[in-house]
Amino acid sequence: MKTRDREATRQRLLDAARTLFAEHGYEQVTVRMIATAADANVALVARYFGSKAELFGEVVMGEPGIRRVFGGDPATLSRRVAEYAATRMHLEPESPILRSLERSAGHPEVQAIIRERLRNAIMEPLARHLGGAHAMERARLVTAIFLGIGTVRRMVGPHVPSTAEVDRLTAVFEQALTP
Amino acid sequence: MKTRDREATRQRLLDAARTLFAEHGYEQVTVRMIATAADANVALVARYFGSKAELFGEVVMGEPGIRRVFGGDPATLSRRVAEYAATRMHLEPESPILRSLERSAGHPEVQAIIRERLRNAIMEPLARHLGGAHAMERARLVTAIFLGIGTVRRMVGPHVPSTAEVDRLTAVFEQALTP
DNA sequence: CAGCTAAGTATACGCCCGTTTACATCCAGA
DNA sequence: TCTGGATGTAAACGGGCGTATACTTAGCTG
Repeated sequence: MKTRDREATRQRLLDAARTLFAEHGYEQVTVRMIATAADANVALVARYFGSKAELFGEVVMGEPGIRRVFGGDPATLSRRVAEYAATRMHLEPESPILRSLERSAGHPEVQAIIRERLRNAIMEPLARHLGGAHAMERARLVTAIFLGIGTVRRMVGPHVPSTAEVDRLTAVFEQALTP
Repeated sequence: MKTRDREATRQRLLDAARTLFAEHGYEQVTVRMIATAADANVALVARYFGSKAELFGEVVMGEPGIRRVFGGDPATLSRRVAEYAATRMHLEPESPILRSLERSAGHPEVQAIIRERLRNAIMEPLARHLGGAHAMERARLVTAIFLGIGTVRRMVGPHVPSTAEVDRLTAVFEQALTP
């Protein structure tokens, strides 16, 4: 028998929600799916998180930022960003936060959460790391290209980029990052 | 009294659907909203189009391509594309097809329609117009940047680009368009 | 070991969705 | 003018959703 442990159950729900939201987006995931995946009862979602939207908020807020990719030596940033973006052409993004965000936009009840998180956890840190003139505008543009690549992959299917394409992408990001 | 005219009613439904889908995306629009906006009865959506998904398909298929922007002299294409993209930073895209597509992705029942339309009405014509090596890859990248900019505008709000930003965007598209 | 509290469960509620059905109304052709 | 098929309407159906409620049960505490 499963032992009763509020914290553990809460965590299972959170983990299941993170996975599912990332994979299918906010609206496609039902609280019943989450509960089943977490091997918990549906009512516990409401009990522990208040509502589905709040659970989503907690998932998204709990994700680490994207420092791992965007951090590091600014000199080679374009190339690293380009390579990371290139993998986005044929693979789901590693970062659950990006997945969740790009798949859940447009839903009124979580739009505010998404907006806040995209600004505070991605664009703002990136802008700070970039520095220089128009840092925020550049960060915004880089973010846009990232999300767009993900959208296109999702829409028309994966695409394995050639070396030449990664080069082109690098050049694109260099231009996007130019102050 | 409203005269009975199957074609006219069908057209009103189609127009209402086009507007609403473009504005709110597939899932946010209900058939009741469409019927009300068209001043018609809900049941007629099913009667005239079969289903909501098929109505969406007809809307998207009926949209003109994006030749108006992407057509014209290839020499100045980057600049024109950049300027068009720049307006996307603070304005809804003029093209209803792009609006509908970028707002309705991820819904299983219309994914196939979207995929087909994005390929055949946007990326393919653009690739043909671009010509040169890796035309499809370049078209894909340009499309991605377009969609990404729209996504970011929708997520974090509109942003009026400066002249310098349009220049940067131009440079970005030049790189994206480079064979 | 009894009992109470916290954890978990089963179920139902109310809502909105897309779709279907049964019916009302209009109007062209006889 | 009568009538039957086309057009439009109202209402309901069935299902899924998020959420709320009443209940059961496990496990600690005295």
